[in-house]
Amino acid sequence: MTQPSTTEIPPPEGLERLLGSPLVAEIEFLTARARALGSARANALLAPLDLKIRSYAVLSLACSGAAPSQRELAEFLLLDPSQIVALVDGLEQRGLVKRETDPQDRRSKVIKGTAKGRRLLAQAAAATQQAEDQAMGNLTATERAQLRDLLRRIAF
Amino acid sequence: MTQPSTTEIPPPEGLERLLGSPLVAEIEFLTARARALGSARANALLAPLDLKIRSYAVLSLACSGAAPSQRELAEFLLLDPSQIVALVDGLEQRGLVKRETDPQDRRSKVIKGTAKGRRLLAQAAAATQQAEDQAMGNLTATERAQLRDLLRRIAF
DNA sequence: CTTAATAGTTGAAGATGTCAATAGTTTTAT
DNA sequence: ATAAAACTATTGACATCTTCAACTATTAAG
Repeated sequence: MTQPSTTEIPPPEGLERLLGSPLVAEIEFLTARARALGSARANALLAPLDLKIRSYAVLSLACSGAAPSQRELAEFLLLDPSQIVALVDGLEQRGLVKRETDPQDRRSKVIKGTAKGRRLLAQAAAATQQAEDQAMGNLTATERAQLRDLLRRIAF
Repeated sequence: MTQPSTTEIPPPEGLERLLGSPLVAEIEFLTARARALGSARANALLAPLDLKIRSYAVLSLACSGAAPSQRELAEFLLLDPSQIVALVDGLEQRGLVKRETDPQDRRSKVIKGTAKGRRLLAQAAAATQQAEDQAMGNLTATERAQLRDLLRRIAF
């Protein structure tokens, strides 16, 4: 019982043979695998709150005080505007966020978290924090900071 | 013309407001965004060769000399076995890989790259290398190595 | 030798991704 | 001022990806 392992993801056993493949040296492959593992974990931990990483991301940005428009959410999350519609619809129906037409530009709608949304976000953030701890369990604090910085520089 | 930018992905402008959000500090979000940008770039560069990152990964492992079975490919690439079937079907029909029933265990089929497959892989690897250079353009050689190592440690 | 487990395959159902078209609004050009 | 062009959110269609439950052939366990 070395790991609490709320979410079980089988580590590759007997695949050491493949670890030497040139593919494993490619950033593209490594980010894809890290993301697959990470999102599976995070989704599992968010499931009890009826959230997925997507809806969590929207909720988080909505509650951040930045008051993003849907267009901005789409650009920032690299999603199609139509997907943002669906995500905001879901959150709004649950009373977690609200749409406000921007008085400056009545075409765009600004998304803001409600009090209920902020309460749920607090729990959700704890869940993703836990997922992150699981993911980076092998890394020291400085290594985590390094990884964060390097990722930030290739993610924007 | 600071970037050749074969693939155009709009950088977030005017979204500095969102960069301060707590979400941006989360590894989960950063890997998701890095992976979205990276796979879009890689897919665009692989498109002329009629490959996607998925089929490229299978081709690469098939040509690596490791002679993986389909089950091993599924586990290593974190894909459902049925998806491996489809991927190998596509590559096999193009004469890029072949299935060989393992004499040790006639249930499992070992995937090996053909000469034609290895030729295409050479071009494909150049393409993903180019994608990687685009992705990590801002990083020094040591930073790239650091990122690779850190990713490897959270990706397995 | 019977039973249970495994590898590959097929097909279905749901989720995601991509794209075109539309209505309402703002910006630009005339 | 008016007309044309551009932009935001929305809807709906369609392809792709994901997930899962069967099924066959083969191997392993009891």
